[in-house]
Amino acid sequence: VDSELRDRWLDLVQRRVAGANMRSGAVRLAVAEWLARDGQCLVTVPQIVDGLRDRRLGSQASVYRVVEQLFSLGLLRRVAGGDGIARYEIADPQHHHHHVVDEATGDVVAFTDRELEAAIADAARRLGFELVAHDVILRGERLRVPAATRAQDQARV
Amino acid sequence: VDSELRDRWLDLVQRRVAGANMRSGAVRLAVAEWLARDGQCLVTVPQIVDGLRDRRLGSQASVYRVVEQLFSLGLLRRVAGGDGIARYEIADPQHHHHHVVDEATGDVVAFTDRELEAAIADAARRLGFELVAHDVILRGERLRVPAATRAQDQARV
DNA sequence: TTATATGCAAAAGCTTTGCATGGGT
DNA sequence: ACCCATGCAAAGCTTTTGCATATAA
Repeated sequence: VDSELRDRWLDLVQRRVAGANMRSGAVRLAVAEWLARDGQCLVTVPQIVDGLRDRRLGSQASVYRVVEQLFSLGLLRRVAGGDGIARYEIADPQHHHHHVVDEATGDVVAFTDRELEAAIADAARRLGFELVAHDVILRGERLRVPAATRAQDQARV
Repeated sequence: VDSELRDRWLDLVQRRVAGANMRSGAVRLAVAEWLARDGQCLVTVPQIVDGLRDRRLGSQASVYRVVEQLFSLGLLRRVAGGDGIARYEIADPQHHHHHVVDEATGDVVAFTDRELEAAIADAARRLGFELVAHDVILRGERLRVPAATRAQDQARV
């Protein structure tokens, strides 16, 4: 858990919620806190509901509503896993990251890569699009001896 | 509709199905033919079911089963649309393509880009993964005057 | 004949919605 | 007071599964 990111994101949530004439609410706060801690990479709404079950708050309906609100405010990224279930993660304005899925184990590794970002920006420019978001998912199998790892940031999730 | 791709893919389906000790079936044939024509870019299973409704064949269950079979045989790509609904398109062994979604209109444009492919291959190598698949979705808004379009292949879908 | 393919119907899981209640400002 | 936030329950939609029947080989 990246505690710096967590705190930065919670601050952002507070500011954006305040700036959208929404009132503070117990469920939204609980969902935001849970996501700041456990939603740094690809969680489903049912997982959030489970995570809040012990607190005796956060009905299914409210959690879906809160997640939709946070997404609309640009505070969450929604990346579909390919299995027909929507997955969310907190959106960090300072860092993009993408995902590589180990087909053998199902493990998800998050990574950032400057060259990939540049290639995406170039492609969008060539296509005549102003880019507002982009998702990349790689699928493969982990090699025994990785080539020299130059990706800037790499973390098992 | 790319009729060359359509025929090439239908041939491939026939060969792979034959090579997997599966028997020929009316629904699988109808689904494959529909996909070869209308599934060159991102369709959902309910759309396939609708498309076959007039033929009086292709129950929901059978279509889901056939699509899963084709996917398992590597004949379909499954790309999540971000909304929690699985989308499929025929997998062409000769060409990858990716998608850019116009956030303003919802239009999907398919494109291929050699530099992007190279950047993805590089990133996978650095991460120590042998790549078996990759999905890229860009989201943005179309500019009035596109910069010189250098993407190799570009088609509205 | 035998395993696969299909249809029907029900069930399971994710997501949304209507309505009444609770709570922030 | 007003109106947003929440819970509950029901409904909607996508997807899976059980079981009986039909069909290819």
